Amino acid sequence: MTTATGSRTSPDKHDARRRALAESALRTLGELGYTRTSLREIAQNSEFSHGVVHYYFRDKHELIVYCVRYYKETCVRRYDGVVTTATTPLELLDGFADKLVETLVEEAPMHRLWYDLRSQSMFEESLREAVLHIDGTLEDMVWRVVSRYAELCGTVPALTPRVTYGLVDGLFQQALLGFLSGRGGVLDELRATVRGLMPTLVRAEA
Amino acid sequence: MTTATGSRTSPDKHDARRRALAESALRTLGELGYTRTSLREIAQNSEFSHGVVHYYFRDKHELIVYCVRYYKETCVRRYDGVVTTATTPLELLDGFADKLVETLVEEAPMHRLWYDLRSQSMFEESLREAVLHIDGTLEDMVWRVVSRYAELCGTVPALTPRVTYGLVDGLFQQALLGFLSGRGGVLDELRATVRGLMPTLVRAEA
DNA sequence: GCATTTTCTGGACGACTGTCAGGAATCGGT
DNA sequence: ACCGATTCCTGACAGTCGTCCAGAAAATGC
Repeated sequence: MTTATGSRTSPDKHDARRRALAESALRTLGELGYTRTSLREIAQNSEFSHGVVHYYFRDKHELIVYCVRYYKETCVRRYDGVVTTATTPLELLDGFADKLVETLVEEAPMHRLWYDLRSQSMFEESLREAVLHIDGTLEDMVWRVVSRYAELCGTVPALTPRVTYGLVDGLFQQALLGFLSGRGGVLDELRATVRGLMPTLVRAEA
Repeated sequence: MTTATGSRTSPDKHDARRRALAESALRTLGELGYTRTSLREIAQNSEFSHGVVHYYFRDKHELIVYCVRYYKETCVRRYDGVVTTATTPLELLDGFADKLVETLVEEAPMHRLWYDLRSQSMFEESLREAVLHIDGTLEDMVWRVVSRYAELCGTVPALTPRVTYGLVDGLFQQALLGFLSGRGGVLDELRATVRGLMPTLVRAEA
């Protein structure tokens, strides 16, 4: 108790445990959603017991916020590669649209979980801070893409970051619901729409 | 039992009761959201007992879908007045933007309930049919506005109904979250954004 | 008035929830 | 090898949920 850390095991171990738990929990959450997921269900789909969840996280609330934060942390870097490597507007456009469609398909459960959480935050004020923060990082993510696209076009974005994000997010959410509903052609439609929309998000070239 | 109707009381009475129950339930649902609202809570905030809810609705699922359907039925006619009375593009533009902001403020609980339900439908397939149908009516609603606006401009819409709705809905949802979070300036921003966006939703005049 | 149907009440049931006290396992220091 | 402290986990608790139901109350037709 006299050591600086105050504990025998390193805090790294503790954090690693939290991350492992979060990763397992994310699978269940993505499958069942915010409310239908119980701590027991999370524990059952993992190697841990349901009590240990409460040992590492104060309550269900903290666990879920941690999970989504953890996921989105890597999520917002998804387009950084395309942004830095693209040398022409079209290249960036295709890369962005493709990756958008790709993540929609491959990580659909994660995305619907995010929208679920954001909807819940409209009712539960305790969720709002985390949601608004994540929303901000997503806004930045989109902004990096659009402003780089504008740069490659030799112009500047036409709208504010907020509005730009709002538009793209609306389309993405719509496509996600369509995809989950098994509606055909949704993916190509999203790709085409984004490609068509992007030029209108930047100022007309001089 | 030999009559054509098969019952003594008219089915109108039955439907009227369902509507009354739905209206009461909507208040609670708008306040607490889909999952945190229990049938007991709904009953408590009404003049009925919690058993009568199950008498008029098979289960919670049917009640909530009925409620949101019932609300959206009147919701989708909100802009019809503006659409028919406006004689200039600007008039329609202002009328639409104003009404959009008005309903966001005055019926915020209803709107967040709708987004809640739509998010839930990404997980529960049983909700999907109702959600997709409502989404379609909202798409039509937006389309009526935009195509009339195009007409007044002497042109035609530039995008598909789906995409047009996706864009507007994304902005609205973003503004709703901002409004509920107490972020200032959200209303004026929405109004200004819609006014600026609308011209880009129709083809440039010849 | 009675008989029948509709409407409503409020309690009971089983399943499930988040939570946590207290025991088991593990570990570092000696 | 042993002990006390720390870490981890199990079982049980109190509460809530949707649902169902037996029967009271009210409405209706004759």
